Amino acid sequence: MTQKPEASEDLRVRRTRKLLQQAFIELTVEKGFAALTVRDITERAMVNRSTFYRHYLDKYDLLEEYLNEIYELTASQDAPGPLNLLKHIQQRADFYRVMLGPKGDPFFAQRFRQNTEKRFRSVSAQALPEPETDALPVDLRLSCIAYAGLGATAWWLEQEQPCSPEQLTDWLSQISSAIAGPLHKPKR
Amino acid sequence: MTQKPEASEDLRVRRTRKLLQQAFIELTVEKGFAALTVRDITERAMVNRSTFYRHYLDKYDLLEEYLNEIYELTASQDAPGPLNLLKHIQQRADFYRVMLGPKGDPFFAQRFRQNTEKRFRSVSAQALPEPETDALPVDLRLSCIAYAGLGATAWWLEQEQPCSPEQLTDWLSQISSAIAGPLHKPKR
Amino acid sequence: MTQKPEASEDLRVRRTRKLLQQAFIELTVEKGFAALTVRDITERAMVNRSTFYRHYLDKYDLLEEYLNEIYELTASQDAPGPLNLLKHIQQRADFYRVMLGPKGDPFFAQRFRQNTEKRFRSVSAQALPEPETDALPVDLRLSCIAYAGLGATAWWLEQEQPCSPEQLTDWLSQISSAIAGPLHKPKR
Amino acid sequence: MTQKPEASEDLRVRRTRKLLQQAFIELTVEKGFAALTVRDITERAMVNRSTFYRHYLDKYDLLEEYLNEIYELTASQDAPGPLNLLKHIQQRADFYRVMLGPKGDPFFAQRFRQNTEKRFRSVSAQALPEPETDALPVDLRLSCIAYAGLGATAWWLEQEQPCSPEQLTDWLSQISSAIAGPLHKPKR
DNA sequence: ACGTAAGCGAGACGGTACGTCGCGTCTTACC
DNA sequence: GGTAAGACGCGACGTACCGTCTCGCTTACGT
Repeated sequence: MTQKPEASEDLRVRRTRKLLQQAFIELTVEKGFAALTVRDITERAMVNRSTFYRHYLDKYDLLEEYLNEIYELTASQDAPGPLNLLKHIQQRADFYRVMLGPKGDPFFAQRFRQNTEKRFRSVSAQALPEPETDALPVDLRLSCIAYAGLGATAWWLEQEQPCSPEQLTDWLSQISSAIAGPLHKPKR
Repeated sequence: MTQKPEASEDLRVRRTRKLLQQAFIELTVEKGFAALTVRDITERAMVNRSTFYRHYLDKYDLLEEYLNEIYELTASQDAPGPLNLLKHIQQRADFYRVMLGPKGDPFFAQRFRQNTEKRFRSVSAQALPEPETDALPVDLRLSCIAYAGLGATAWWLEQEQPCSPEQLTDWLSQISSAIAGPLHKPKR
Repeated sequence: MTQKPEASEDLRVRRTRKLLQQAFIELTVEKGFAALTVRDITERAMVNRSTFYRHYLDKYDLLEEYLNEIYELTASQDAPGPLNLLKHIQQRADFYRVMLGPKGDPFFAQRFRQNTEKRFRSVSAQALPEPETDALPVDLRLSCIAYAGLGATAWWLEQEQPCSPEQLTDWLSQISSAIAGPLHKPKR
Repeated sequence: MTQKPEASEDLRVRRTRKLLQQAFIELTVEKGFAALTVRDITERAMVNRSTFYRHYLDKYDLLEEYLNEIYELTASQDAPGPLNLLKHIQQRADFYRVMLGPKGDPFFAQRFRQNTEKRFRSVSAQALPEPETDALPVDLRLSCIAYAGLGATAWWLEQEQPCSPEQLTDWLSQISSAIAGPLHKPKR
């Protein structure tokens, strides 16, 4: 974003930013991120359009800020692997459903994929076998694991969270292991 | 698209549509689908802008037509599962790399996911075990398989196709089996 | 017009031109000349648009042809002064009302003025006094007479012809005489 | 116009509107109102095209504003009858010459006629005789007077104002009287 | 009467102007 | 200093007409 929302700021500033962010989230859920305009956001937030630009470069900048807040919330925790992520997604399910769907944004999707991959990579790294010549490439496995995680998340979102995050985390770890595991070994 | 390009049409029409489609593909690769404008396309194609609108509603309509052509080419073949798809992607690697990346389009990505899912579903359906009570839901497995396929494809595209489509298909079938397979059983 | 409709032409040609002219007149009355488009005319005439251009340069050309036909009808007669003109206008009152009104055309109005002036000039020329130094300029009187004729015609058209052409001609000659007459003389 | 240019507005607004109006007048004189495009006007005024639409609906709206300004200037004065109007026209002779000519606009001509008629009606109303049965209808006389006034103005404009407005006003009043006067009486 | 050249329908195409929308920058005045 | 209000330049959008053109079909005309 244009300027870090350093600790304690002017009260009006905090109020404005909050109004904008709320409007942004609401509207993203309602009509999709792609179709959003800055005017939409400011009208909903009852803030002048030029004020928006004093705080953000554009709607992507606002999204960025939101993601950073999310990141700080989820990163600084203890639970292992994707559990925190899932818990967080559970709360903002509507938002994620839209952002990852056809009315969302490819930048966001990309970023979310990378984020997912990072989390899964740390989890499954130790489980991966030493690279063998004729076996599946490690990178391929990792990519598949990360995307399988995405797939599970997508399924979870579409079904309106049919199970607890813990349950899904467990299932996911099984799937990860299956992919990372001793594939191709049996052939020996 | 606005009108089906029924069989053999006016020669000029075929020429115009082809020029537009080529320009569209080139420019998508060069600067991304999201940043494309109709004017960009028509200038590259050396076609008047108003002529564009005589054939397509907008750039999405043009994309749609392209996808339909692709679909017809890949659907009517014999090879099983995703092999045809991979072969096809191999030829348009640049295009897919962009469209599925951050400069692509979420609608396209969605559609591609669904297409992928359909192909994998048919392949792995028979491999799926009967639904057990405490095992992973079938839909979850399917979603993971489809996304793992996507992940493999993404890896393949990013690495600039480090292996043959046949090789990747083989690896993918292994991964599919691993996900579809008797997970949770070992716990017994 | 593009080509003189020389005497006897191809039957199809005559038919097409007639259809176009009729449609043109109807539509001019209905929605005004200014708002007319070539497409309007050809659709009403049930003639292909490109056929229009085979016969006329544009809608002005079509108008031109119509005026020429009118001219030939009214010019080659015996009655003196503006009587013939008024009789003719009486028949096409709707058309003239529109063409001379706010939805008409300034070119047409100009032409009509000149035509009117020519007719009145011949009538009142002999009645004009010899140019005196301090009297009204002859040209001024003529212009006023011509425009007064226009005004009478406009009044006639607006009121939906409240009197016979002959009656109006008589009144007009009185007015012409009054303007042309011995103005300023009384001062002597 | 879209919005009244209430009293004192934003300086930039006044500047923009003025530039547009000047460009409009210049170009109208140069190439005629009919052939004017919005782009012509904005390029001459060195103003962005979309800014034009922020102030006016179209070129007719701009014309309207100009006419209103003119009206306010000429209406609120003391001199009797058409003298003010003639004085005003004298200053914008080029503009009026074009607007009333073949490259002008029929709406404008209509409006100008009505305006002229209004002014002459007030002047000559008292001079008109009581309506007699067989005499010229009052409305006809009025229309002729108004148009004669137009004719005089046209003559004045075409000749590049060969006399003073006062002189023309005098002549016009003579003509008006002649038309309004005791016509038809002599026949008795 | 009949073959043929024309008139014609259909519609693609390049052009130009339109009026609208969203963006990001800016200035001014208020509080 | 933050904000409201809103003018402005910029540039893409999709639409509407224009006038030109090519391509076959059909139809009235000339021999």
